[in-house]
Parts: sequence; C-alpha cells; structure tokens
Amino acid sequence: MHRHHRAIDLAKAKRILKWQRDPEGMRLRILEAAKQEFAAHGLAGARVDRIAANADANKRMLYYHVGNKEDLYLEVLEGAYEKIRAEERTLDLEHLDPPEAIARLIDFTWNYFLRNPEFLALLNTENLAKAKHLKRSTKVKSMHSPFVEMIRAVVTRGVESGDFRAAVDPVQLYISIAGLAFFYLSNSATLSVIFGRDLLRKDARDERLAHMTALVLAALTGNSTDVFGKGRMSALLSAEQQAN
Amino acid sequence: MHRHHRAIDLAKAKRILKWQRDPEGMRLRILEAAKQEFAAHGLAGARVDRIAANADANKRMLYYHVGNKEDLYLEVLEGAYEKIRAEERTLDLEHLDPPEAIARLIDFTWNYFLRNPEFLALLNTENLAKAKHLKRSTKVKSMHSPFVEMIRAVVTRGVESGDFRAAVDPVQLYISIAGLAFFYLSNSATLSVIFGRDLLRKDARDERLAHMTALVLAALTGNSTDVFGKGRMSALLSAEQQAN
DNA sequence: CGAGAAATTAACCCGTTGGATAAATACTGT
DNA sequence: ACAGTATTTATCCAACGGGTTAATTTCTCG
Repeated sequence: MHRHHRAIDLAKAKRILKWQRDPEGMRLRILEAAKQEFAAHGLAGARVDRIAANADANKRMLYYHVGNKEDLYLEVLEGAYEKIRAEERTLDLEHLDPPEAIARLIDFTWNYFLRNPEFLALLNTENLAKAKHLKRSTKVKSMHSPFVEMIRAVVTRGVESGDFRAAVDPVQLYISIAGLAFFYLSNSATLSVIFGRDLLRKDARDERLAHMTALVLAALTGNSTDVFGKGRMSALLSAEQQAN
Repeated sequence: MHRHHRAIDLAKAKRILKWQRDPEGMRLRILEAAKQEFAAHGLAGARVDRIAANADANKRMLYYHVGNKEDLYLEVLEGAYEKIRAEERTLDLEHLDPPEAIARLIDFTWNYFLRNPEFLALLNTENLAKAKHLKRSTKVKSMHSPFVEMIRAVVTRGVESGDFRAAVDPVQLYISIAGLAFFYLSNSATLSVIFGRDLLRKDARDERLAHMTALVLAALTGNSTDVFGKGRMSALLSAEQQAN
C-alpha cells in the first residue's frame, strides 16, 4: 500500500499545498488503488475508504470518476483482462520450433502470473461471485485470448513435423498450462504451510517452472530426456525470468 | 441454502412447536451452515446472521457453541482439511500398476473436488488471507497428506518396473495433479464465460478428466497412444465417476 | 420433585461502511 | 475579468453487521 511512483509522490505533494485538477491522473490512481484493494481483500472485504486514501483522493472522487463499488470493481476486472490480452498478443510463437513455442508459452504464463499476482486474486474473487460481473461485461467477452489459436497452430505444426506425437485440444492445453502455474502461485500461501517450505523462493520457483515445462513437453513430444531430473531446461527458458 | 437432510427438517419442525436441547446437533448444523456461507461468500462476505438462520439457530448460538466469526471460519477450514485427509487415506494405490495408480489418483482428486466445491472455495479464501489462519492451526499443520509418500512410492515402483521413464519430485507431481483439476473447477465460472461454453456439463467434465489423465500419463510413461484423441480412457477410470 | 446447570431465545448496542449532499475551489472559454 | 463548469473537499446519515446482555426454557440428577 505504499506509494512507489515518483509521479504520484509529486502529485501528492502539490495537492497538499493547494490542490489542483488532474482528472486523468486521479482516475488512474483510483483504479490502481482499487486494483490493489480488491486483489488484497476481495470484493466484499475491500473498503471504499481505503481505496480513496491510497489513491490520495477523497471518497467522493470514486463515485465522481468511476461509480459505486461494483462499478469500480468491474472496471478493475476489465482492465486486468485487457492487460493480459495485450501482453499475450505480443507473444510470437510462429517462428519457433513447436517444442520451443510451447516452452515459451509456459514461460510467459508463469512469469505473467508471477509479475501480476493481483490478476490471480481478481480471478478468484470473480469466480467466488460465479462470474456474474464478467457475464455483464460485453467488453471482456469480446476480448478473445489469442492463445487458443496460437496453440492450435503450434500443435498442428508440431504434429506435422513429427515433434509432437498426438494432437491435443488447444483449449484443454491452455487450461492445463494456466492451471499448472495458477494453482501453484494462487495457493502458494496454504501450500507453503502444508509443505513447510516457502514455495515462492527463487529456487522453488525455478524448480516449478522446470517441472511444468518438462511435464507438458514430455507429454507432447514423448521425449523426457532428463527433464524430470535436475535439468533446468535453461536452453528453453526465455529472458523474461532473468529479472529476479 | 435450502435444507436437504431429513434429520434437519425434523429438527426444525420440532423446534417450531417447542424447542428442545440438542447441543451436538446444533453444533453440527452451525458448522455446516458456516461452511456453505464461507464457501459461497468468502470470509469478509459471509454473514453471521445468515449462518444462524441457515442453521435454524439464533445468532447467539454461534458464539455459545463455537466462538466469533473467525473461530467459526477456522473450525470450518480445519474440518475441510480433516475430511479430505481422511478420504485420501482410504485410497490404496499399492496394489495397482503404477500407471493405473496415477490414473486412480487423478480420478480421485478430480472427483473429490467435484463433490466438494466448498473445499476449493475455502482454500481460495484462505489464500486471500495469506494463510494466516492455517499458520495458527497446529491441527492442520499436523495433518500431513498421505499423497506425497504414496506418489513417491508409486513413482519409484514405476521407474523400477520400466513403466515410467524418469523420476519426478512427488511434491511437484502432487501440485500438478491438484492444479490441473483445481484450476478448471475453481475457475469454471469465468472460464465458461471466456470460452462461451459450460465447462461443468457432463461431457465437458469427462473430457477434462480424460485430458488430465492423458497428459500426466503420457509425460510419465512416454506412451501417448491415442490418449490425446477421443479415447476416453474408460478402462483406467474408477467407479467413482459413475455417480453422475 | 425441585434446584442448579446447560442450552436457547429475544432484544439491544454501537462502530463501520457505502453512499449522498452541499459547499468550496480551480479551471476554461469568451 | 468573469460566468459557468469541472473538480475536489468537508460532513452527514441510514443501514448493516458483529458481538453482547439478560431473561427464559429445558434438562439432569440428587
């Protein structure tokens, strides 16, 4: 909940002396604060006052710029989907070997979830609500993930090239890849307690990514050479995870 | 939220005319109502008054028999873990061929989640709270899942027999199997909207179970004969899913 | 049977919270 | 410079919700 961005700090400083108008900035700060709040506490647990405070705004501003709590929540949810869809589109799998393409896909999914834990939390919150907000959102419903078609193309290519032994339903594979990453990260708190070790430590995360990649590739290619062992598959990993 | 059990109906009927004592029964009704409430609305969204009403009790009874809202929640959570651990222990994988044992494990996990959707919701709620209640619960921490050791034994056996090609970390495999099932079911609401079809329909569920089983077994055995196709792997499936 | 303990009920308390109102302040175009 | 509008602030409030108090009823056992 602490302020990170220099821009926001300045905005705050200025507004202390004598407030000034900044509708777009305010809207952004509100949505960002709302995202953090809903992700941290769910829809019911979120507090409108806390959102306002963390956005350096007055509560009235939320209603002026966005709407009531549920409007706010839906806007955050839509924004979250927009963001992941946008990043998904930047992924170019066509010029990669089918196995590398799948590895890249897994790597992206894993790191996206890792970089955007609020996204996971928001999805859980929305599922608790039985997706009732999503159902109302024509915006989200129109944002098809490019992944399904990407996967279909890669799998087809892989089967033709002989890299893959059998065709897979792209939707199932998509859900499987997401699930392998999602469950581990979204439930890392409880799983860490159950297993008595921190699943978010760097070595644990690396191990998980290696395992997921090995599992899926072994299933598709039939080639499990050492992948389940200590091999980290470093050759297949993208640059994305060098960050940490 | 409707009353299902005949016993509870009778209890209600009796208590309408002139109430009678039933501490154990009341406690059970309270915990059952609390489980449904917490599963349906999360910790923050749960309403103590609703729990009382659905338990055919007075709000005061919750505090008398269990404690405050958080005590209630923790008791429900502990009960949920106790229940799954108990069922897990009934699973005997030792006398099965390694591939069949894995299939059985997947089948059990899948059907347990399907039969106990509240468990999934409770886990999500607890993870939203960063497992802070679990951490305090010595009870749950002492309930180790028998699955990890079961998987270790099966994998070892499978490698020795030549059924499996490589060893896998049992914890990773456990998390993977759980994740493949958990994500699909826990997020079925949003995924159904995104993909425009009901993922909980019988045929979709069967397809998912077949896919998960094929994916894991293909990875372990290297034998993907038709498993990713339309084959339903009926031979490998237990009796558990005949229910629906 | 009757008195004390256990279980249950009914009524109330009070801080919190989402949301609303109205007044004040900054900006814009003319 | 000023009228009108957009934006922000300062209060307020009614409903809700968790928790408590005290009285009432049923059970148990000497």
